[in-house]
Amino acid sequence: MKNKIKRFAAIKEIISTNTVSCQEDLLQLLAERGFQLTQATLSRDLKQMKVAKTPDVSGEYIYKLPNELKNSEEHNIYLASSLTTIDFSGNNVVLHTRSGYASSLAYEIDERIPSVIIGTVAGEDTIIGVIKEGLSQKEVFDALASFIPTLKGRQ
Amino acid sequence: MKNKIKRFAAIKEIISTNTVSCQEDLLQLLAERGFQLTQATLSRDLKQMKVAKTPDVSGEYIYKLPNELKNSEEHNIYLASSLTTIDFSGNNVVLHTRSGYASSLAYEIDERIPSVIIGTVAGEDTIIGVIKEGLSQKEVFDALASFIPTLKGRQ
DNA sequence: ACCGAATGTGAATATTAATTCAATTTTTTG
DNA sequence: CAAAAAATTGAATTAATATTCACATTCGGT
Repeated sequence: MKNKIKRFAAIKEIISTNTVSCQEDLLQLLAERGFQLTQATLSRDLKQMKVAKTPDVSGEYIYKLPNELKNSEEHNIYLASSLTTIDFSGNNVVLHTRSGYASSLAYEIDERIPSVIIGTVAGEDTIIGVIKEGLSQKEVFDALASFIPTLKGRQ
Repeated sequence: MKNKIKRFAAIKEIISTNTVSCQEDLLQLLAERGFQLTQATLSRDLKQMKVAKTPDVSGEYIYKLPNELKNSEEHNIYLASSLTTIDFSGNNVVLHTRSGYASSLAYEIDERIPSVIIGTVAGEDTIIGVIKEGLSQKEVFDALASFIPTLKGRQ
């Protein structure tokens, strides 16, 4: 459903920019943005999105996005410009970047989608990534595309 | 109290090696190891330790340690051997390492204690870290010592 | 367009987790 | 060492969150 997608985006936006400590509060913030749903649905949404409830530095509980959903525009632009090719072979993915950019892109991959690509090694302009057992190449591609805009639509 | 310290260690050990999905289960595992406590106390322990409850890849809920409490023996040995000096100045900490090791140690610091050292820059053998406002040098030292064995006892 | 399967949802409920309150122990300080 | 302050804890409670069940909607494949 279309609404669910938008709602996920809204949840992501809200908890990455606000301090939310319980689902009731989040429900309220969603309502302000025009999303009407119950706590039951929200609980399910958060589970699907793998949002964690964690004690904060401040001592209170807050909801946190998993690394895979974290995002930052500037970074995306940077990453987008550094990637040149992507290929799959068996449970490996091979990425090529502009010279010198491999390790920083590898770093981002390690940070963002550790449950999809379980490890990487980076040279100067090449990254070899090992794909988690059982995942399809498409799933990996999509996970990468989630934070590398130039990949969107491609493949 | 002595028991609490040991209990924290036990909790850390249990949830880093087991899949625990609720406090009752964890209580049970603690009981097996000789720790007798109630759910109320456990809830407080987890809050203090900043243990997050997060949806797992598998779809179930699991408790996860914050990065600052994660650990790995091999890594520790590696880190221990790479660090040579540590000094403080105002809200900065300066670490020296064997040549070439600065960025990997800086990476670990960024990963493990982001709420203590809010940022680092690393050269070839030097790391400059910026300490979070309000923290004492001792607190920072202890946070570093928590994953760099050679620091334990020192200072 | 129709059917069956899969997905999405709310109301109610069950489960899980956090906190209050009171009592106790430990630590600090004069 | 005594008194005060701080920390620790359990029982009971409240609060928060997950799930069950029933129904509705959407999707995929004829």
